[in-house]
Amino acid sequence: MRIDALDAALIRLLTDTPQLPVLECARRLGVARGTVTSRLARLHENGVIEGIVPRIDPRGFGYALTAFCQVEIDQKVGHDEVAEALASAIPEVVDMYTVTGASDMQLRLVAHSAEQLQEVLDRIALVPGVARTASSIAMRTHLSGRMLPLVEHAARG
Amino acid sequence: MRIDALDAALIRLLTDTPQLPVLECARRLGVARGTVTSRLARLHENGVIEGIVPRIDPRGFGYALTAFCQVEIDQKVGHDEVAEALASAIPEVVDMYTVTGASDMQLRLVAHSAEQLQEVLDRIALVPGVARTASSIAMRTHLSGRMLPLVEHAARG
DNA sequence: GGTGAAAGGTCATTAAG
DNA sequence: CTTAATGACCTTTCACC
Repeated sequence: MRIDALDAALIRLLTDTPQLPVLECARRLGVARGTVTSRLARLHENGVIEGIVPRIDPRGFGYALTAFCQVEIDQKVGHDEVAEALASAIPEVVDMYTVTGASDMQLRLVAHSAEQLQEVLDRIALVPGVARTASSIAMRTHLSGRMLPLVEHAARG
Repeated sequence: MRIDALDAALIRLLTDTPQLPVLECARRLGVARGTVTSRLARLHENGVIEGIVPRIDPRGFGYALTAFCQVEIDQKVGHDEVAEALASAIPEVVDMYTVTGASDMQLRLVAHSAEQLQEVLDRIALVPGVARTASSIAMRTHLSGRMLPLVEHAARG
């Protein structure tokens, strides 16, 4: 769908001020309540807003470390099969993609510490179909799921 | 902070049924309303729940492609400087980490198409301090920001 | 438990494409 | 003429004290 400046402003407002009442959104944006309601409905219908969900920070309960892991898959095993096995066996996997290039899958992991990360990587290596892994540790998180500039860029373009 | 089964159940409930009223949460969990309120306050204070925010899906407004980009930085330029420049110049960058290993930074990008991705990569290459990039395209997204199994694992362990 | 407030629904009117 | 926004009504429901 096409997005305009009002949609972008609404998304920014709800991102900056979570759970802001619809009525208050309408006041701050200088539009009627029904407008905000219908815009939100449209954004939901078109899948722009997947849902209003609690944003969980794993650091809040001890998972201070983020790491990336490139996985090579045994060619004889299906990707989906391995993906399914990894997803169910390793709760520390928060992102998982099948990618082009040297490796077959790209994971993002969290762990308590470097030592516990090693233990997680060991568990990954044991999953049937996983041939090889290469990993790197995130020293610093500059951006994580930053969407607002993109939304505003799309609203302009 | 330490998380128990009730916290995990509450987070799962709010994830499955966003914006569920506190009273209804209490009823479904079989606890008093005050318990839910205080648990939520604790989870917020300790940064476990950053906020109840709209989850934006860039595919909803035309960004169908996800890609990863490993960036090598010119050693003479500071990481933070390059990070700042990338963040402000390229709205298509949704994640950005400084990482250990062969490359210096790990990005996640979105784009409309393969051709537009190339254009984004060109813009990244032009950012001062960026020495080299290597990229791969996500063929499939298996998991994206999956937190619940981790929360429940933390509640048990 | 009571109260103030907001959500959600509907509708007629108005504006703009 | 069609789509969208507006402001006003209403009732139910929740959050807070």
